[in-house]
Amino acid sequence: MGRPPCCDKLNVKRGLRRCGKSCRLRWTNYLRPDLKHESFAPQEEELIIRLHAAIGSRWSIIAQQLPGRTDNDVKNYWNTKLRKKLSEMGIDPVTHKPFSQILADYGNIGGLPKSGNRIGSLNRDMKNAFMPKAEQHHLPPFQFFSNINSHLKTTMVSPKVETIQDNSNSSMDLLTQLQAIKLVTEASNCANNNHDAVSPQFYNEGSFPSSSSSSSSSTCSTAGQEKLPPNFSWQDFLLEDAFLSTDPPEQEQDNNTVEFSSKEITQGTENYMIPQNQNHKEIPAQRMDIGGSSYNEFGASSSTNSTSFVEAMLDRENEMFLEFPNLLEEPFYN
DNA sequence: AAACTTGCCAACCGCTCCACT
DNA sequence: TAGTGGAGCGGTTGGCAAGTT
Repeated sequence: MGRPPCCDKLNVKRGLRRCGKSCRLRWTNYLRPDLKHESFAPQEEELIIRLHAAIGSRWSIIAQQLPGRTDNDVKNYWNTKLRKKLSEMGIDPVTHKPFSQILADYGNIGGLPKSGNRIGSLNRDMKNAFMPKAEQHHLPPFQFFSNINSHLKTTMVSPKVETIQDNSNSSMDLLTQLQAIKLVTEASNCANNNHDAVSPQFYNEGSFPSSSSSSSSSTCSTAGQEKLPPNFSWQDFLLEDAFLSTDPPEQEQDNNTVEFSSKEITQGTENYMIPQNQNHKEIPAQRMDIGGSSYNEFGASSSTNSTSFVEAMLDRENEMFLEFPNLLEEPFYN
């Protein structure tokens, strides 16, 4: 199956058509006698989800907890089954957060979006989570989008960002990972005894819906938010950097822009969205306080100085959407 | 029945790490 | 200390089979 051997021209024995690396991979991933070839058991499935939530896409580490499974097995199973499964449950498989919360965070970060990219740049999993509802297929794009925003308004939570607690958490060191594995494995054992499908505390302190039938529901975490700085919004320090500074954008990119490596996020740091700039750590607490703020149609806070600008943009956007509803089609209607 | 789509999964790619010289 | 090669890793590809139109 798969591609022809990568090295059928160089350094391969005639007839085998495999280089040493190919042979090793085939042995470790397929031929090894201790490998299981049957489908994944529910317990294995559950453990994969838990470990992925804890340490991200460290497939080799995850596979070590599953005797007879290879990292390739686990990775494939995740990509083909589990990711979709989580998406259908309204959970972002990357962050293990409810999509509603992701959208809320995204709105706060982006506040400034280009229309076509606002949702379009969200991953396809999120699209899947929203689209399966048959009735949504028949909604005009703008109405459908408005429904999402209405949903956001009703489920709006403070973005769950442990972000600025400590920059030293920017990546989990090995010890932390091992501790996470141990924790998760122990928890898995407990859960197996209880026969609970998934215990919520391992989905970012409660972000996992308690019911498997919920989709992008209002069961966003509340427990996890208790660990947050109160009423913090990404927009508060992103917008000030992005719009209030007089520095050229290039310098912003270099010095202040908060960026997140996808690798950092997936490698066990999904709970720790880390600003790269140490200076963010020094932002006074009161700057983050947006208590009592209201949210506009797109979830942007209207309590900061920068929001008038944002609102103007969003108002203009709304006009554009009404005028050119097709602008929203691409992200959701392939 | 043919064309097309989708799901599965073995295998490839490119990168990093590490032991060895 | 620098260079080299093998091992290991995560992400991605593409052939095949089954399902759908």
